[in-house]
Amino acid sequence: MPTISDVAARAGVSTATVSRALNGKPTVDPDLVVRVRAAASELGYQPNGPARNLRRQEAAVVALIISDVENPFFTAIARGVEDVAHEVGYSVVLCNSDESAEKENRYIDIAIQERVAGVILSPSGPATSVAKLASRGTAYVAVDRPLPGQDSDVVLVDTRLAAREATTHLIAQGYERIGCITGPSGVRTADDRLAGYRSALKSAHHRSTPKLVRRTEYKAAGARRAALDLISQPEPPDALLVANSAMAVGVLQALQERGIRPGSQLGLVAFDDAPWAELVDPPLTVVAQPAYEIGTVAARLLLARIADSNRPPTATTLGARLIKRASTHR
Amino acid sequence: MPTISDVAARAGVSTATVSRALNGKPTVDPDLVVRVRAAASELGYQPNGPARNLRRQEAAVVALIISDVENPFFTAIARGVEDVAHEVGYSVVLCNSDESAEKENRYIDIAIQERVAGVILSPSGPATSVAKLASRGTAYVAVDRPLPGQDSDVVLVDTRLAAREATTHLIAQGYERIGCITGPSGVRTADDRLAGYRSALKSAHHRSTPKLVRRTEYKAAGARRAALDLISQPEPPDALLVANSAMAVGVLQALQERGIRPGSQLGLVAFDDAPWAELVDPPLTVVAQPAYEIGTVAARLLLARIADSNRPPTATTLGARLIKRASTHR
DNA sequence: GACCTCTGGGTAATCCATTACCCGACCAGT
DNA sequence: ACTGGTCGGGTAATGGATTACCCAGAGGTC
Repeated sequence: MPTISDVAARAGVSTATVSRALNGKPTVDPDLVVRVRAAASELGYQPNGPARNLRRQEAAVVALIISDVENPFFTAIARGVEDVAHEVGYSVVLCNSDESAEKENRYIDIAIQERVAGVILSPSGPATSVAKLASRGTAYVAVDRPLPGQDSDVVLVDTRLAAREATTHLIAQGYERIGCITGPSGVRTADDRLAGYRSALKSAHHRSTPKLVRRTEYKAAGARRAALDLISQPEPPDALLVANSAMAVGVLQALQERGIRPGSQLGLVAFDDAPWAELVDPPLTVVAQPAYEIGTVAARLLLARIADSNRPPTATTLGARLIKRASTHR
Repeated sequence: MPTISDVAARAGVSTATVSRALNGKPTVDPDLVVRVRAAASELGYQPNGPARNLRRQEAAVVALIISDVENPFFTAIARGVEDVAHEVGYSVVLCNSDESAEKENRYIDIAIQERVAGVILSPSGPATSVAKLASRGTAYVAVDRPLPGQDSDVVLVDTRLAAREATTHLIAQGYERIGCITGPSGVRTADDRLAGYRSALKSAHHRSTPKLVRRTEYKAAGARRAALDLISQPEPPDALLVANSAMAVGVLQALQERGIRPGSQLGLVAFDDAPWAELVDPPLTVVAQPAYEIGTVAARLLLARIADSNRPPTATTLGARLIKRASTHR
């Protein structure tokens, strides 16, 4: 593997000049730049990243730690982050924490060890070790969920309001026993969606009962069990608010098993406008979150923080949009 | 940020001993190991990754370059790779090449620069620059698609056979004008699926006509246009083989727009058993590829090659499974 | 007691790109 | 001709962990 010295020798200059030429420093004679470029490409020279990062004390890489690679909401965020980061020459590495605090911590440690320029993460829960990032001065931005007790840059969706609207829509459609399947307690989006749901019920003078609420992991299997459980009750719900699209899959499975048709028999709204949402029968009413935009905004915040670590923290809250389809039509 | 020297000073030993102790080398007095560990954790010491990688000439990281993060097929592969890699202490970074040869090359360059231990990739096309990996001696494994002209480790699915079976199934169900929407020419899976489709038609003495075949990007939008185009013809197809799940979304959209019901009016088989496939109406017949297993096998091959670069290359071909549902029922 | 072996652990070289610092050459001004 | 300034480019220090090499001291043998 050729090194900078090999290039220097071949071009008949010093290693310093090679470095300056290849990094586009203005103090190099254009003729030399040409010679250096030629030598580098003849040798197939690729700078040694670790050496460069060691010296620079930072890698032009941002780590994106998301809690579920299989969730289209998070992959859309990833796209947003990538598009912005690439524009300014940063690379993005994706890490999948799988909703596990342990994996998340592991990836945070790796990010610190590799001295990445910054981290964007969707914190899996309160046990997160982002404090390490803060104490080491690594720039970071939280997305989707705020960091408990941390005053950091964060990009959120007003998911409480969105849940309220979705629930109000169900009420307006004439549903009366509206249930909710949300994520684990302590996960902010899960708590907020539940709060929005309750607040809508209250405003409409519907009674809200724990019998119609279930909490489970943000995954299909748990939601399926929760849905089966809810609809097997003596007084089952006649509508459901479901907190993400993976869960919606589980709920739809459960309804299919029981032969319940969404819409007429059971109103259904889910968070996240997955590509398949309008293909199911009947098409699914959803709360579309601006995932791509979350990614772009988070990336820009991160870049700003990398550039100036003393900026005051910014919290950005984006709105979600209720897309009414037939699954909430009686 | 504390360095190894700080830890050494605090523990009252040399940096060499700290390094040996923290890396579990057996030649260190257990008492010292304890002291070093204590000092390290008191200081919150995290080894400097670039320095370590520079010295070791390799990072304990494998890069996984996939062509579409939003495709569940690839994210399932990612899970397989991660699970195996983590077991042996490697980290996985995911890179999204977005079916673009340019992005793929960019990520390959980054992988080389960062001196990752190995690369697993689904090559976007013939223009790939994996040759660079080979010439630098970086271990790599191709998944899903072979590398043209490269005799490398590769994990494939017998997708041609699978396409043949799927098409034969359509014929057996009594469909007569069977069409195919596949990926771009030159992408091996796209070509193979088309070949399998043609071979099934031939064996059944069905005529195969280019009028019933469309090629487009492996994405929903292109497939939607292709489907609209096909069904607008004077003699439209009465069944379709669709080459991946993103495309299936596009095709289903097109059918919905035209009010065509899959199954009775138009038989439909798609590659990839997406989580929503049985939720659409009617449930979608699919070719389920063993994506997770592709990931685990590829990771194991990669680890074996990292350990021994002279191993003869292995090609593993896994089978796919046709899951018959109502979308192929007349 | 002299000599050898073995073991744990220290010293310093090493990995490679970047960059602070310095120097020579050339030009302009007087 | 001499001074001062500018510009281009070279020399060598630097970043931090790993590890080759070496040495001190303990334990063993005759």
